Amino acid sequence: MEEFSAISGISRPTVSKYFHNPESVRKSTRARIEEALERYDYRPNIFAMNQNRKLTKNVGIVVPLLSDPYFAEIARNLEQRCIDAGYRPTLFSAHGDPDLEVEVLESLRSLKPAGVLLAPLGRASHRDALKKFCDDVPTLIFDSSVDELGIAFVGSDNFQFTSHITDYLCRTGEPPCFFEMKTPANPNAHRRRQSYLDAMTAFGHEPHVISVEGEGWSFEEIGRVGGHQALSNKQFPTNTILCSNDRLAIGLLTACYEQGIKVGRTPDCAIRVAGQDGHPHSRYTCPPLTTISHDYDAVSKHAAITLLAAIDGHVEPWKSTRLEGKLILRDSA
Amino acid sequence: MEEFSAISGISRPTVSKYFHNPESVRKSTRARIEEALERYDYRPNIFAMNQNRKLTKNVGIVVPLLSDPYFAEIARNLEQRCIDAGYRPTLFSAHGDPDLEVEVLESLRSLKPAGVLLAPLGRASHRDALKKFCDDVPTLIFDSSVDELGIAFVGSDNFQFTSHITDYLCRTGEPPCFFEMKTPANPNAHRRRQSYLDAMTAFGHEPHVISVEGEGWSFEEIGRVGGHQALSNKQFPTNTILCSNDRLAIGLLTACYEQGIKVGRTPDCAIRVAGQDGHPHSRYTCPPLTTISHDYDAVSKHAAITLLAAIDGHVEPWKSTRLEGKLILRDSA
DNA sequence: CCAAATACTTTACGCGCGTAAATTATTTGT
DNA sequence: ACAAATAATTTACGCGCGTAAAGTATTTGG
Repeated sequence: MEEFSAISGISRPTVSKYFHNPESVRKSTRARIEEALERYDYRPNIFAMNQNRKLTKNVGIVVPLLSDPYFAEIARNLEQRCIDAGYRPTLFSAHGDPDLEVEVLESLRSLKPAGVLLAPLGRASHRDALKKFCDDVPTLIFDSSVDELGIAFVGSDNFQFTSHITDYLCRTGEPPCFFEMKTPANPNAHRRRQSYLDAMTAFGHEPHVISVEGEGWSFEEIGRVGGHQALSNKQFPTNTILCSNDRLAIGLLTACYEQGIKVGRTPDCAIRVAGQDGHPHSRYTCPPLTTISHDYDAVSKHAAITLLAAIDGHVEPWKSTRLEGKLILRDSA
Repeated sequence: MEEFSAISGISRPTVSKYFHNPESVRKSTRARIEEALERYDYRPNIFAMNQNRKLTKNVGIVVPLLSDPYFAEIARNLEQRCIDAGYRPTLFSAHGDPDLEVEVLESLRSLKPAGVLLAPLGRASHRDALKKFCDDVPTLIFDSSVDELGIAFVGSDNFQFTSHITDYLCRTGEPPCFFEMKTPANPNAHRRRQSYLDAMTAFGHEPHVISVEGEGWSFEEIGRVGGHQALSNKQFPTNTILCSNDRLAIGLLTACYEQGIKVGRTPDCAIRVAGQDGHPHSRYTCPPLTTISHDYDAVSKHAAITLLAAIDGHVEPWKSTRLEGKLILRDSA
């Protein structure tokens, strides 16, 4: 920057000011800097910039598992919103590992972020480490809530999700049983099970929950293997299966296919399968998956706006916002 | 660090040395530092660390599209290998946008990376910007090659991919036609088409290429829409369709389902569909997709090893390594 | 026990930039 | 044209650490 300021004929502090905000310098100097910029393509070092700044424009985005297109999609959405608001997002994934999650947060500190958008791993997260981080850095929790951490929580209304799609399934055929992982990684899963139980009771039907074994994040495989077992053992008491999430449903669809069981809502089909999440892939399963979708746009918009407002000093008491999902009617149920 | 060194009773330079490599200090001082570390959980600022270091341990990983599980998977694999080798990987995605790709590389410079693993967007990439970057930073190109940039290229042998699966399809049924995007984003697509043409000629069959319209990275949708058109217009001259990649095949499977066309290799099926890539999702389509898979492990291993060797000074002339794929036999073809 | 080797401490400077304070130059309003 | 307002410059220090050099303490080998 020293060299560049000499070349442009403008003092270094003014050049520094220019890069912070080009509008903050006189038009004539801006022109001189930009003219010099064309001859010498200089760019300030982002990390040195943030070294001694009171308020950085850095925003950290942390998701539990980037190889899940759901998180990849919502992360991309959040990134774009941050950029549009003039912030510099950096994306991190915990890769499903609680230790790595803590590690990521620690290295995030070095970035001196103005704020962080964090989707915790959930059940497996190291609570105390998360809390410590949230105490130091303005953090908005999204997707799955952990206690009342951070400045706010934004996610989907899992109770509405499950009761709504359960309602739909009951109205259009046999009441559904509920297909889930025995030890889900995500706390939302518990809400969904509870909501299923509540909804079934409210509608006057008897609930049935089929919980399958399986650890980790390979939900499709867990759904497939668990599906095979449940199908073979005739554990599904009705012809309609509501899955705790879309990835599990995708695995179950595969199991059905492999057993020659036709899935769909037409009379020639043996069972109906529905998912929950509106996973990017759910449109392309065979049959396309009926599901209840997160309002990706609304969740990420609300999350970004809330965090950026907090960064700008609009402090408000902790608040949980849960947005409704939209039923997506396709052919699987 | 100053404060912490005072607390631990060890001088700051020694503490600095400790964090660079704990083994490099005497056992007794190490013990004192680690004891102090338990009372005061201090962690050095990663970005300040790299500020004045000759050789950093940073490695940048850049992929064209993180929401594609294929790239997410290979990126995770690469990350792990870098960590295991004692490096600090940072992941970036160009989100399918050539301008963002350049932007990402620019901000990567600030990280002063020891090296970069770059999977370029391909056709759309800004060649000159990539070249400039590769001239300054040791960069290994993977997945899709752009000129002879960087220190080396590591990817899959697309010619082997397509000729191998074409061979398989010819041996087991009608010779395949080839289903692809008219203007593919990725240069590998051209190799695959050419390889298909070559292979068919070599086997004594007439090749047929069906190119569908569509821009961008929504391959499944492009495959689905293009598939519908091709099916309706009876453009598939044989009952066997080899798709240029798995995502296109997934979309085509959906189109087939929506038209009531049964896909598979049994006599009751109307057509066979095969993909290429070994996409993480290909196992769970209905029917599960026969495909030829990248050797994820071998590619990422070779890429990481080659880059890290180059970082360690093992300079070799530019070299292209293309690894063979493995045929994955499933039910779709 | 002593000399050599090794590890540590002190001191000092550098990385690439932000930023505050005091001066000086330029623009603006009238 | 002149004072007031605004913008740029100069100077200086700071961020959180790496690292080199010279000196001091500790360990090692015989």
